[in-house]
Amino acid sequence: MPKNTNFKQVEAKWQRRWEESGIFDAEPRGGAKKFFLTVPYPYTSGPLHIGHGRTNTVGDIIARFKRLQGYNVLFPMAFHVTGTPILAIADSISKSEGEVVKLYKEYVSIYEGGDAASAARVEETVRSFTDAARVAEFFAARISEDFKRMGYSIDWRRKFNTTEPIYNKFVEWQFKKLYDKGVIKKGKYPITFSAADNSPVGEDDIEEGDTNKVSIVEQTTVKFEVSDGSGSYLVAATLRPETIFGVTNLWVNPTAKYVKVKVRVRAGEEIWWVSKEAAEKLSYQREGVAVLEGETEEEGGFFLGKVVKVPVAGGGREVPVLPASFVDADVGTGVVYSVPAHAPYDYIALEDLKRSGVLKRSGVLKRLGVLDAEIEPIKIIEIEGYETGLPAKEICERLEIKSQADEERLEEATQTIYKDEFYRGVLNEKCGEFAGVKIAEIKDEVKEWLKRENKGDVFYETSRKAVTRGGGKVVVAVLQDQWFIDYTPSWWKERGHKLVDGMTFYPAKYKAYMHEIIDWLTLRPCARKRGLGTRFPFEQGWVIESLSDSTIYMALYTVAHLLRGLPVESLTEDFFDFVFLGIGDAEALAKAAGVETGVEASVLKRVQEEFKYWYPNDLRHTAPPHLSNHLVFFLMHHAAIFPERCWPRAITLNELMIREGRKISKSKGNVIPLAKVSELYGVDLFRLYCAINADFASVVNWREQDVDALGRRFNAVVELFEDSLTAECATVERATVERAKGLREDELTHADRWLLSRFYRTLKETVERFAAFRIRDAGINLVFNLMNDIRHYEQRASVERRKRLVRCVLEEWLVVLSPIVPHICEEFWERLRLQLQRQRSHDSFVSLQRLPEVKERFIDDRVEREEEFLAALVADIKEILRVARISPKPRKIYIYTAEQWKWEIFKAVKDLPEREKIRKAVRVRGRKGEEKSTVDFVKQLVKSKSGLEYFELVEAEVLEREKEYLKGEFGCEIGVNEEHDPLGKRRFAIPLKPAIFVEGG
RNA sequence: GCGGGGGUUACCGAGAGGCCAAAGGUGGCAGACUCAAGAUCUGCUCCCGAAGGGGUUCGCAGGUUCGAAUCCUGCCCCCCGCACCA
Repeated sequence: MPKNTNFKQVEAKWQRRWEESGIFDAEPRGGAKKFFLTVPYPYTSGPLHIGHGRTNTVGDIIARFKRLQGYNVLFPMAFHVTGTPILAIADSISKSEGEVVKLYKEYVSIYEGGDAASAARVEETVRSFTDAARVAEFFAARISEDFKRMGYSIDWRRKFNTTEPIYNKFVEWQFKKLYDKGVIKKGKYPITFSAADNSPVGEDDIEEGDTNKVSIVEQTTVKFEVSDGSGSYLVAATLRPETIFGVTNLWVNPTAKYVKVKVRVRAGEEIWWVSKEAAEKLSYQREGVAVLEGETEEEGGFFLGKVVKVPVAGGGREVPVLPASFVDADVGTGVVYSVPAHAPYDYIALEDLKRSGVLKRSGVLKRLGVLDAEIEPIKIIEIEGYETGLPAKEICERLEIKSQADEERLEEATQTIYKDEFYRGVLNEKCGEFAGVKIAEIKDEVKEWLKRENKGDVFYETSRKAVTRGGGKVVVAVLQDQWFIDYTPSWWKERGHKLVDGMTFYPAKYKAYMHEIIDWLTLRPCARKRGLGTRFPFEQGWVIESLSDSTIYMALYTVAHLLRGLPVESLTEDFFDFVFLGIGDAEALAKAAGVETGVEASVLKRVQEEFKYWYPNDLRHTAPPHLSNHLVFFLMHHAAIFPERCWPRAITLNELMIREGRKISKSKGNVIPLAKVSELYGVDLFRLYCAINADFASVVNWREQDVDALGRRFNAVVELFEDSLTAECATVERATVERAKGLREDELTHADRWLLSRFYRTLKETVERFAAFRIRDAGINLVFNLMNDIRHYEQRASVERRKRLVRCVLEEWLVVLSPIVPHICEEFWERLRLQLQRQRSHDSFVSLQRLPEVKERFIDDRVEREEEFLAALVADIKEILRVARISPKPRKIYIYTAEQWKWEIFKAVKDLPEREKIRKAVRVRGRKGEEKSTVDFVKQLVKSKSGLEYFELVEAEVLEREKEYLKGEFGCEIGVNEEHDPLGKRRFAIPLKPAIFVEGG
């Protein structure tokens, strides 16, 4: 910890001052360029952690930098409440579900902990969470505190949440616009559903739904007519409809229960046999499904020995129904068709049967007229790599699978064969019109054909067995009248592409990616039956879904604080049309609205003006996972609703944050709440780490070790600042910026000039990098590189001189550094101001400064080259001392600079290819008898790395000037170009690389 | 499988034809300071070297080039999306 700076106090002090002074409250300003930056609002279901901190911090850094560039910056924030998760939390807490209650007690304790009464307060708060609105309210309030504590320069006056009336009105307006464009549509849609709750379920409702996602899998059902004259069908479900041509039998589980259901199909009604479980699922997926009561429930054994018709190839082929233990009545229809040539399960089950002799004894084969023969697999897919015959057989042998009880390896075999056959397999001649086509290309066609021929249908299954947190079974239901947004119209896609073309993406690769996403977009459900949010305006009972309601809300920021003063009833479609699209006339609108609400035309104009001032959204900053959902909707909805001048200008994306090399997640137990950052690390250090540890395209790895190391660096910077403010330093020179610079230029030593040159060069680069969003490079420059230069300078000059010189550039340094570590910069800015108040008055906030002018005249190549020359020389001497083991101290060091003729040759050959150098050199020197030394020199020159780059320098002069420094550095006498040269080293000197002779002690 | 990103000297991580034995950081070693520890500073940290040099390195194997960590070809491996599955 630096001597005179308490980070926590500094943070609190400046956060208070920023808030009191309202300097980040953005108002339209005539003349000023505006910059409107947004970062997606946080979801208020719980506390944010440091991972969320990265994106928001980077957003703030950009906002602050843009202010320094002179923009009038609007950086607003709001809170996302819409959707089911918060509702699910409230439900769980209402039901006193232990885990959820415990988790939320933990969450609340982050904020409410710390004293004796806290337990009771936490208890009470969590109890209030039975009301979803309280959950959102509580966390919205805490998150905004967190953000303030992170030093974010947000205009909080414009905050809102996504369930409040102004937002509802706004979203309603958006949907009306989309509806008018004809893209809001209705259709069928499968969802995960809980029968027990008679309600759709999302990730948050499902047990372990967050860690082990449940998705919806589309299976194909195939109907096999039972050959008993009943006209009923055994209905098998499959993920591989293309294998229908290779069916040899059906499988049922002999111990499972099967029922007859009446099913309405296109042609009328049919009787299906499926497992009891499947019958229930079907009832959620189709209309007109009825289980036939009474006599129809049978165990699987009922079917054994029966024969069914395969519905392809004319429908004539008959196959037996056989028992298999691997069939799960609760997966699919509980009936599986068997393709032993290509499905490892089927192959092994058949082998099991053959081995046990059941098959022969059952007599079923006899009935089929295949006396004594066994059932033979039918191979229908040709694939390289499975040469010996049957793929299923081959892989079972390869994996040494012996029976259907070996489920683990059977799974593996199934996976492998699926992938191989899907991508490389080709249907063979047994597959009729589909023969000769790759599975990957034909699968869907077979599926469609089965449906078309009324031989097959669709059945949805969950990707794994799942239950809700309440214990209810999760099944797939098909909503018959789901509302969608249809992104397929070509006018829309074209506008979307055009919008993207006109934008900047950083990293740039995401631009092409976004074009692709737009092409892929099709239908997107946009309303749900439950959850918090805006009522769907076109049908009762639906709520607008949470990604669909947060697409163009940036527009609302521009006017949210103004809308608050208006009656909600006045926020009509006409109102928003006027404000956002400039449709209509303020007076007329005021008159129409004014009758009931009294909103004056001048107010309407003011609202419209503010929108027009701030829009478009100049930059949206977020993380890549948003690209294929939120961001594409953000862009497409702008493309649909707004005129081109209101289209977003840029998107920047930073990767996520991990901790100690691992993903940050609740289940890993490695979450650090954002609220703890100040206490554990300090906010400025956190911000610096976010800025410096990785560029946008890379993951930030939060490693304690690295954080500590950076903390030490940061402390060193702060101490450096402190040092330069000490009284001595100030009195020595009265080192005001003006006068120090005016250390009259003739007073500046070479080292002084060097440091100033380094500083201004760095400053210039830093600003360029900042402007290109290369925040990491900018930060590294400002902290690491400058500190290294200063350390070097200190050794060249002195600590005292360093303090004075740093003092000269401190002000400018603070300004450019302030976007990253604003608190400490404000603090030193103020200390400077207090120190200098008699000579100069500063503005009170570094946050409100402009980027310093780069003093080009201090950027001096010559000075830097001289210093490099010197540093290389010092390094060479050290190397010699080390290798020659001259210690402790040499008696004297002799330095010999290159003779003039060498410089002449150097200059003459510098740009020539190596082959020509020698010839040219000999010609330039032009003296007989000197050829050998000339050639030796050129050879040396070619070998020497430092000599390669030509730069004119009067070496002896520099050395004379720096003699004292060299003496100090090596603690001995230094001789420059003296006669004494016992080992004849002089002749090895080349330009910029003097020869050296060290006389040992 | 498709798309994207990678594999660099103990670790993290820059570098994208010559100025590269390769920034910076971490860790390690030695020294300075200190009663001591910590912090800080200095030096070293691929191998050899009693003179600033030489040798071998940037996933593997080839190639282009006067010259390759950097460009090309093939291969192996890892990560992330998506798809496909279960």
